[in-house]
Amino acid sequence: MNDFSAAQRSRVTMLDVAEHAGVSKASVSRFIGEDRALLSDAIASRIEQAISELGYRPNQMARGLKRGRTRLIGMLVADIRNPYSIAVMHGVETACRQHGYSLVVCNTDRDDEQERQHLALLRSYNIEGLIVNTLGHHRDELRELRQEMPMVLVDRKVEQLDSDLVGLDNPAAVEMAIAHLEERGYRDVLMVTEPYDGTSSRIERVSSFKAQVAQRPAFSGAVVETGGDLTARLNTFLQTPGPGPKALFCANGIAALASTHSLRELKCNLFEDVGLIALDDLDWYPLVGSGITALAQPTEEIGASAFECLLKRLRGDDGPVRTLDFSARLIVRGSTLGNLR
Amino acid sequence: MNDFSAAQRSRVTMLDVAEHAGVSKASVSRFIGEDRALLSDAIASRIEQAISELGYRPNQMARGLKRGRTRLIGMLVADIRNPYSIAVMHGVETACRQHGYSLVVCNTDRDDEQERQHLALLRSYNIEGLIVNTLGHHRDELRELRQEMPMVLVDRKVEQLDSDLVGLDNPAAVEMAIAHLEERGYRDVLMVTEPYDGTSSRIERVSSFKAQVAQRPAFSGAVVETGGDLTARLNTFLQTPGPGPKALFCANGIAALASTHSLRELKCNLFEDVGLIALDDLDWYPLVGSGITALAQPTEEIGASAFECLLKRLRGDDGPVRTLDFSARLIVRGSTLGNLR
DNA sequence: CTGTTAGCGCTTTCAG
DNA sequence: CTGAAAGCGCTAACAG
Repeated sequence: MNDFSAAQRSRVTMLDVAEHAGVSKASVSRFIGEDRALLSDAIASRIEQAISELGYRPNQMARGLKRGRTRLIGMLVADIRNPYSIAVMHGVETACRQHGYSLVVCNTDRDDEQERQHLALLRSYNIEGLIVNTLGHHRDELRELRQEMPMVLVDRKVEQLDSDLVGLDNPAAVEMAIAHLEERGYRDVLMVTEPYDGTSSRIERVSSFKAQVAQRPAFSGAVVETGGDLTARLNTFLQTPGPGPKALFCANGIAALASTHSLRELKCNLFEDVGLIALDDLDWYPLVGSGITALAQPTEEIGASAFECLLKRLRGDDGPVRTLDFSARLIVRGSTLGNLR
Repeated sequence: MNDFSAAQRSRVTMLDVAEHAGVSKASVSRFIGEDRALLSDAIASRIEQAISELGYRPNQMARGLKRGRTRLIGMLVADIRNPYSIAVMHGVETACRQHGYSLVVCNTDRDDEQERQHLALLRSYNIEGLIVNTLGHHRDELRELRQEMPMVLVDRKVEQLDSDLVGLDNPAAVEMAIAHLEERGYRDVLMVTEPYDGTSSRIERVSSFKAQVAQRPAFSGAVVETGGDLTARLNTFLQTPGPGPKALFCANGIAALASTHSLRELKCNLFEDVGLIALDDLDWYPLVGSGITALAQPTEEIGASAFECLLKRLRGDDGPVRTLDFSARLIVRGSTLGNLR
């Protein structure tokens, strides 16, 4: 039996420092806390030395227990293997660290039960705030938590949860995409989206798409979901005569991956038979065919603002709920050159 | 000023439950702990009811403080935007959850100072074990931590740190790659790796490569690092006559991404002018050119075993340090068809 | 089986 | 400016 538990117990504690420096625990506490100003130089430097000689590290658990401030932020992510989530999370984490907070990330794998468990978990660790990027079923748990701590939603809205929201200006992004396709001469557009599951951003993108298409009489637009039959559906789309040059509009990176797979299966000539524009900008977009045109989201920024939003609330801001919409940036590559057939 | 702090304080505590159920705190503690067997049915059910009526959630911070067991595992990741790390982390997290542990992930962004900070942080939260996937500079800090808790290294060894290690059988993987290239008729191979920074797996792959090449007289092999001049170097490689058909061997996903970019810049005909095999298997490999042949790592498994390793140690296993080497799996795609010129 | 009693490591009044 | 003392929420002997 190894004795890690013994090691754990034997860690140097505030009392050790106090004794070593010949002062009281209170002074040590003041030293490591915000109240260093209240200490005489003599005592402060004795403590400083004792700390470094002993290699003392304050125990955050204990601090948190007493003060109710753990300096911990929780983040609930639906799918950690989605590059968008990773990028946002990276932004959040960076911002956290800059402000002395740490991030506990929980991946729900799109599973409701895991969402519930993780919610309970985060709460039990006394996190101070929560960033949510999931479907937010378990509305009750979430609302309960919302009472206890500030919360900010990322990318997807949760019904009946009055919480700040940061994400993409979806209507504007979709319009940008459609306008670009139109300008390049495409007239027959198929939007590819992951299956409807209530994700608000997904819904917004699709409805904006429909609205945009409706405004353009010369345009034809339809929507399909990714899934087993995507290839067949794309094939139908490609075979069916339409009002003009065809293009795909992929609603996110996952859809772009699936669509490109299908197009290849169909032996499609990328991207001369069909155009393609995708939301999100993944690092491999330039590599396939003539390159995939993208609408990049400022993911890093989105993450950072999510944290800053939280921080404001933590600092006492009690204003009305805010929504932060960022703009997408168009990156034109070969997939929308438009020189079709 | 909102009153989250008040909310935090007002959370229902064990004492509330005890009073509500008319029992002692100790009984409640037994109920939520492992000692439920010691309670009479009558009391147990009273407590159970009180808990659900009050919506009580044990405070892990407090439990951790008292017991020295936080049920927290830390993971230090060098680059969270590397798909390999994500996949491993996903494996770790899944395993953690299955055993009632939670994972705190710290991303160092390949930055030594951040590594140091995060190490201090993890320690201050009393994590019970650590999974390390970084360069492990700050050896002193690491070794100190190693005294206090079990640790397992993933993918990269750290000098003078006697710790379990789980990763890929690099020599075998490299041999598999070279054998495959040879079989497909390639004779002139350039290995592309990220810059040398002491990463052990990187070093192993390169030295195995050199060893493999040395064993094959008909073979020519060289090594380049990714970086600003990669395109130029690849160009030189392609222009310089060699012993036969040329191929690239990318030592990981990042190198594969960079190399493919460069090949495109060079207007290379993917992959008829040059073959390509890459370690790691990323989701977009099938999409570029005729598809990139890959040596897939069992990342999910690697993550899971890393955690299981840790768990064994946590449970008291004090045996000698172990090394777990997983095997890569060859996935042949168009980039090594070999029908060159 | 159950309650009482000390703390875990730290912060925070409240008196000097 | 500094220290003593009282907990934060929970667990773990130790007695009943």
